[in-house]
Amino acid sequence: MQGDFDAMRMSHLFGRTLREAPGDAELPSHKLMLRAAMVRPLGAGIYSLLPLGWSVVRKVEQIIREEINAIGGQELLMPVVHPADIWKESGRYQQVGPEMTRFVDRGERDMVLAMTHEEVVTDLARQEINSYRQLPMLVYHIQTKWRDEPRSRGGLIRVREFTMKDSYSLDLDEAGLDVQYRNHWRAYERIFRRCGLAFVVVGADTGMMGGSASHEFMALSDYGEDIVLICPNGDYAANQEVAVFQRDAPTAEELLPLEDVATPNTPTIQALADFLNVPLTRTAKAVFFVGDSGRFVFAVIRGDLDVNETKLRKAAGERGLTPATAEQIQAIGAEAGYGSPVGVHDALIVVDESIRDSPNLVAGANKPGYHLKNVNLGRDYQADVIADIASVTAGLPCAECAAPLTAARAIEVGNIFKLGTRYSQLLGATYLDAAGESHPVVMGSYGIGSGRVTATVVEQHHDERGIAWPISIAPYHASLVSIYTADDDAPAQAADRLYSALIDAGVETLYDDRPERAGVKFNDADLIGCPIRVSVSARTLAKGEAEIKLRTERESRFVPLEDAAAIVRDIADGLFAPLDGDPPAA
RNA sequence: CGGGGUGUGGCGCAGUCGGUAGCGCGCGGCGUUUGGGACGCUGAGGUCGGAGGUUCGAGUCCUCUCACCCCGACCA
Repeated sequence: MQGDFDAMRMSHLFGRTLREAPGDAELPSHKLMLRAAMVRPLGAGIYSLLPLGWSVVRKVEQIIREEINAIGGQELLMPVVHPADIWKESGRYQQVGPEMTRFVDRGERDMVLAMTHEEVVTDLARQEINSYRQLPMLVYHIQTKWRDEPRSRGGLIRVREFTMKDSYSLDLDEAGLDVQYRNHWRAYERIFRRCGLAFVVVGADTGMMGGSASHEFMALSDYGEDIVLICPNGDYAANQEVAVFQRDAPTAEELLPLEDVATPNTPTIQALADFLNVPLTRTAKAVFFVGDSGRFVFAVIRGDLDVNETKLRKAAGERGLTPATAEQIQAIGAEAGYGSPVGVHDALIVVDESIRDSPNLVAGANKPGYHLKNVNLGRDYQADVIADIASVTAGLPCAECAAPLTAARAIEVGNIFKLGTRYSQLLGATYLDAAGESHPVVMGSYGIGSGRVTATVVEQHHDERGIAWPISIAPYHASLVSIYTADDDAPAQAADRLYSALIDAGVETLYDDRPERAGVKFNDADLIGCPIRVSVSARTLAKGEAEIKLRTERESRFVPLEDAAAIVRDIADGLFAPLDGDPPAA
């Protein structure tokens, strides 16, 4: 059985548990997986999976496989090293920044390390798909990706080399894509439920992938990098990057004449409101950026709201935004702290909807210590773009039901994208319809990071003693602990027999047969986190018993030694039952 | 890329005013122990991240550099 994932003697296990976590680990999942001998770092954001960790990840991947197969997915495997040509064809070779690693091979050909596989799957599609008769199709693989993140952080949650299940749907039309999109949505819900993850599904930004729709599967966690806004009535959930809220009704008011007002020492909107004793909603805030194109982007929003850079970037048509410097601000005729769009030049004026609907606001006068009263869009300045550029925060009203939204940190464990025809058009992946006309294949792409799922499960399932795996992805169903001394190895022999019985009963068992003291073995069992612990000692043996304890429970029970394997099997089955992927009963 | 921090034995750390490197855990041997990380004796293990410099002498001071961590920017 040595080397088998179904059973393992700890005396032979590669990897040692650590009493203390390395000092540079911060997240619970990172510390615990290091201490439990599941992962080891090789470099920043680069990890080896040790046998215990690999066992878990394999189970996560197997669950993914089963559920994607169940919606018609066909597994294949695409390369990690790509010729740059296909990335040039899609345009991403130019678009994507240094997070994509580029190199040249010995023949001086441009190559890249795969960040994702849209280009390759589209290349395959243009070779293999010719006719409408061949569609729809769904292919996927579980493959290494490399993304040279400017900063890998959060231990195992955000790494540079990682493994992802990515599937790609190929359809005749949008209707077909809708079907595959919904299929993935359901499959993902089943996958994460089977892994024991608590999650929410939110609307998301389409980012560098392009495409028309995207949802993210977010596992709630204090260590999440994303913020999700959730309606308490379940009417709405979205990533903060794209979240919207119910806007106030437009204010109907006579336009008053523009008026200069001295407002010394009011560089912040709050100071201004306090000084003039007006609510924040009657002020206009100016935020200054310079786009990647070099254009000055002048954002205007009502004083009670904040600018969402993701939305602003899209509204301005810029790939990136950098906060403007004081010199750049003065160059367009504005003044930091006292800025308004009135009278500025050489800037793209992007105005939030809140401004359009709010007359007679207080705004900067573009000179230090002065503001303007009764500033009005259209009369006093023109907007180049009017858009929703507001950042949604907790407490703002739900767009659907007006209930105050709540905000929570979350880890993105999966996402689904409607790509449409962006890649198929650029790479020429087309099919002929029944009338003999050519159309681009309509595509979707769907990702799950298996390692990130694993670490996220640890974030949600641990205590001060260690990990408490859901049985569906635990490295082993049971830890068998023998407690014996050199003088009396009868418990060890009994445990040996129980080990065999457990294996025969189909219980995946991690057998701690080491000649360690009870405390060491119990602590390691708690740390590694198999859901069931079975102990055999002189004490239990005297009564012909074994002790059974669940990782998540405090009390243990004693059962006849000869029945122990069957009982553990039953307990294991019982632990699997709620992890069957179906929605919990209401 | 900006800001901050840390690099000393496998892990966690100490090292004062510059004076020839130490503690705990872990590891090997022997003995005593044996149900929640035992105890005694003994032993192995470190060019103090790297390079240069100052100095009679550098873990310690200076310069450069590398790695890693945190915050931000960035990011399917």
